[in-house]
Amino acid sequence: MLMIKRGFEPEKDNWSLMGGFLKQDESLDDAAERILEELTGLTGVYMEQLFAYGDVNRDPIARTISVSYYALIKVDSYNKELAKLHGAKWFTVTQHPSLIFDHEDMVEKALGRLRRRTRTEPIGFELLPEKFTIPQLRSLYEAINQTEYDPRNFSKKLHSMKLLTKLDEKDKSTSRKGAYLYKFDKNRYEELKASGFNFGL
Amino acid sequence: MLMIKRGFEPEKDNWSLMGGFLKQDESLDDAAERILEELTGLTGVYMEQLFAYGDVNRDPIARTISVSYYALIKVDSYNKELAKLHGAKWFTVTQHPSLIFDHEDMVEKALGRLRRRTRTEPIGFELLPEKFTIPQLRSLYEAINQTEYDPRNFSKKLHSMKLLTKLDEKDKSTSRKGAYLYKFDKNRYEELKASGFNFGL
DNA sequence: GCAAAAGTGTTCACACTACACCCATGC
DNA sequence: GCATGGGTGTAGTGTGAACACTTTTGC
Repeated sequence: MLMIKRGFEPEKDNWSLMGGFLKQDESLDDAAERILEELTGLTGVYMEQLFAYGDVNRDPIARTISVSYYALIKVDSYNKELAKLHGAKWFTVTQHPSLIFDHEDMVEKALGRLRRRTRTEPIGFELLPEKFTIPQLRSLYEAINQTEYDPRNFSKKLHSMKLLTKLDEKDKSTSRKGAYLYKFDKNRYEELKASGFNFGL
Repeated sequence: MLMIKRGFEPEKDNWSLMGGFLKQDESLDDAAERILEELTGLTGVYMEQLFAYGDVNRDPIARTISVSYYALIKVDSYNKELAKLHGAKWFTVTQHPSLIFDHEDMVEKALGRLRRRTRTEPIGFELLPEKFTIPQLRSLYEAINQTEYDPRNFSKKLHSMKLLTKLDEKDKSTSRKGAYLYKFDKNRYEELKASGFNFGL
């Protein structure tokens, strides 16, 4: 997860999720996209509204309603200069500094939503580069769901969906043998979705 | 679903979901409960936040952010006087007049959420009286999920969960033979939930 | 006695789980 | 040649789906 050191009071210099204020002429979705772009330079990434927070005293200075969103970002494809400028830093979900206000709850909700989503939609692919290996995909799902998958069962199920196109390339960065690279077959996915389909890994 | 005839412009006299304005000193949850009580007299019912709507022109008169909630109400246990006073009326989900603004989308989201919830939590019981029969429960789930369940499989699964307490009473209002009444065993449910449990019907 | 809904058991297919060995390669 | 991670098949088990007949009782 990408977090920032808050630049103003209250809670200045403590860790926080990235956020900003809604403008008069923009929708909630637009605001979320704008704020993500300002901090990471990214556009067009997977993003979803989570929950509206409205407790009266959640911000000690002013009455504030926050609408939380979560986005899925490929770790290596954001603008590091922008992130540095805002004091942003990556942490693992299992080990991160404590967060201000109710942001901890936002993280909980985001994780829960992400886990449920991965059971019905193949959004895991949003977090991987265009070409990826099966072991990469597997360890991503293991991180999301904090569990381990049997390599044989995992690839069996994956192949039975026929959602991946095998390439003639190998990724040799993690083993001597090398693992085949695959691409996500978007057309095939649209077909399957249209005919009512469940993506459970 | 319970809908009201809107009493003010814009869209005066058209059908709408019930709504109201957030006060300075109340949380979103508090506001939702207050508004439900004002219109139906009900308190302490199952209620859940759904989604925040923030498109710039969704209300043609003023910039408005709406946070939608859905509640589960036992059809026969609300205050009919209050409802009448506000011009409220019940409709079935499959046949209702068209709704103002983005309220149609709110209904879609509520239905989707309700369907997903019934797979992991026994919230269907929130919609039934304290004592109910298996056929009643079954037809409720058939209405929620717009499908039909095999009576044998349905009650088999239900009994295997051991969440219901069979009473020595019968409900004879729908058949000559009469159907046994059951109660939901809340203690048993808490036990099961604590030990990680999935309620799929 | 008949109509109408309630109640109940068995079989089959498929999906999920568990599990162990060979392969390719760089060093 | 050996260490390291990648890749694959099978057998057993449990869960979900399909399916038909008997029971009760008010009229």
